[in-house]
Amino acid sequence: MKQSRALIQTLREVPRDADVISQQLMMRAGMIQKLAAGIYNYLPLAYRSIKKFEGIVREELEKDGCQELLMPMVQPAELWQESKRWQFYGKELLRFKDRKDADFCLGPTHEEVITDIVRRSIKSYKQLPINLFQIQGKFRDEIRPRFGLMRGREFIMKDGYSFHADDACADREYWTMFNAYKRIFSRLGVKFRPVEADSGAIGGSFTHEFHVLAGSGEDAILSCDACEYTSNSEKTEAPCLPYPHTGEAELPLKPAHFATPGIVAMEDQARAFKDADHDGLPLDHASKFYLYRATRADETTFDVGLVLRSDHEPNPVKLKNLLGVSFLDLVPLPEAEALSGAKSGFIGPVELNVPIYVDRSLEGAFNLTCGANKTDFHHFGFRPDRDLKQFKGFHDLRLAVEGDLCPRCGKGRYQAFRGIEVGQVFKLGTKYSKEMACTYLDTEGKEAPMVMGCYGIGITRTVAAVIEQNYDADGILWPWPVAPYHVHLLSLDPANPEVSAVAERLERELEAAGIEVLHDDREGMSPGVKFKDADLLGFPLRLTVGAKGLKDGVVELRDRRTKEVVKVAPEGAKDAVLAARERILAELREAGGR
RNA sequence: CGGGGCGUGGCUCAGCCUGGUAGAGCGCUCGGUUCGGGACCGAGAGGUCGGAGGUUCGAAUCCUCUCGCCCCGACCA
Repeated sequence: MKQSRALIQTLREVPRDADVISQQLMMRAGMIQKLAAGIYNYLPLAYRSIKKFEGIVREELEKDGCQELLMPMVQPAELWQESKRWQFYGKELLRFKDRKDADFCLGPTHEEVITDIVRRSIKSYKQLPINLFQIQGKFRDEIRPRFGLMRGREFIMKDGYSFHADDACADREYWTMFNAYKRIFSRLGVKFRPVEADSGAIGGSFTHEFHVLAGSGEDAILSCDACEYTSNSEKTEAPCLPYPHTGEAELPLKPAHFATPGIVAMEDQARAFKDADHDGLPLDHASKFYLYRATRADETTFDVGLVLRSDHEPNPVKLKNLLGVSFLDLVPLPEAEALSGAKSGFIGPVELNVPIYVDRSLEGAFNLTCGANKTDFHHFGFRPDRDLKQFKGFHDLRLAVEGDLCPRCGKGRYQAFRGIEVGQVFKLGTKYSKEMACTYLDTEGKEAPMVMGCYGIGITRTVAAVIEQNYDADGILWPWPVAPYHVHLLSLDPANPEVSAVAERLERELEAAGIEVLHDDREGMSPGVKFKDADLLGFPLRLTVGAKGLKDGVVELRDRRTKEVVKVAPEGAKDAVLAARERILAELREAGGR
């Protein structure tokens, strides 16, 4: 491809509203343009990478017998009403009416449509299992689209769905897909981790997320340094260690024992308690208390309390799952203060008549402090399982952090990573098949709902994530398998007949050898501009043809990532490129994704 | 949703406070000199200053409304 004919408009400056590195580089490299908030044009260069990644996804899924189809982006409301998601899927579902005033939506996902397809086509256990997928545009009207392609409103996604006669079969398919995903991301050439994740409100089944590791990732991942346990910090099990009492005697509750005027922050509390008439109360004798409002599926609400060690952070996702509710939010401060009768900072669990859950790291703890529900006072001698009106037990309710002892193996410690969620495998169970009567006849002629799984990969997000993980000060560092082109061939002076003749010949030779070449044949451009553009676009190899080199009988092959340069005779350039490709791909296989 | 910020040639921005009829750099076009890390000289094209209304002799600038875009959002129960 001649660059003089290509739609590649590079920008020297960073566009004003690009805030993450992948978005900045993709916009500067002329790969994407923003059309509206969270909506982008994928220009030829970006689309080449997208198609390459789609190709990898297709190949690997087809190896496991998945079949590709394509469902409409516009979906009728009836299906969504049937699954009840018309009411429960929030404003992210973009709804609209057609000319006949019938309700439709833009598909943010396709469970309803695929279930409808399968229930109309499949009647017998003999036709199961089946695994169908599509690669398609999705629309989710995000509250706040951001980070370029990472959280857009319109994006390309691979979504796959499997249907099974029984649980065991669905479980096998889950692990088949799990392994397919590992192959896919390994081939992509990025560092990634499959992590255990929270399954959310969709159902009690299990799920893994696939994360591309990148410092800019939105998700915190904790991984044990001794065993395989890796999980999203939303769900990571926190270790339960004995409470660090040092042989002190257990006291009865001493209400409003400490006068703590104006002291709210935990650090200040510790200091205040220490200065009070008590010898050296450690910080972790302080407890903290959170008041949450839980919303059930039927939209009724109730309040619950959570008690934690002062140096721990709450994990609302764990509490939400324990309660089995749809939403969990903090009670607005004015309401919490009204309920307590004390100002923020002095609200405590003891007097409140709401169900109170206590983090298990406080099991066996006593002589704690807590807010007295009386402004400027704290209780002392608090013991959760003794002093609460509605004690609901000790549970794992805190956020695990880096350095925590791994509860799975008891040996390793958690290491923290940032990750970008690019894929998820999910065992759905029978939620949709039951709601939508997607049933089959089993071997005994009895009707039963199919067991389902669903498997997604954010195609466009993955391409952005690749860049988040692979760039330097000068531009992108494309992994070979998804680079828009493999070789950037630079004619430093195409007006020079010798230079252009050699460059033209190399372009043809390389393309004939299956190498994808972008030939910068633009005239009147100084070499500096071409080098800068090549670095920015970041194809794995750069092949420079200039009058100066030709005088010495050489062209120059440079590895974008290592910056290593080899000079070869023009006749040897093709073989040098092929050798470099082998080396790069071998390194990729060795890295194996981890 | 709440809070904050920004909309001025294709891109990045200045001008706005203190109204006087729009600028710079990059990019683009033409001519010339250059030609191994974003070259130089000269000549050009290109903007009803997001939109509507108002104040004024006069509005990019002041006021009101509106649309769009960007950022932040509960160490406290």
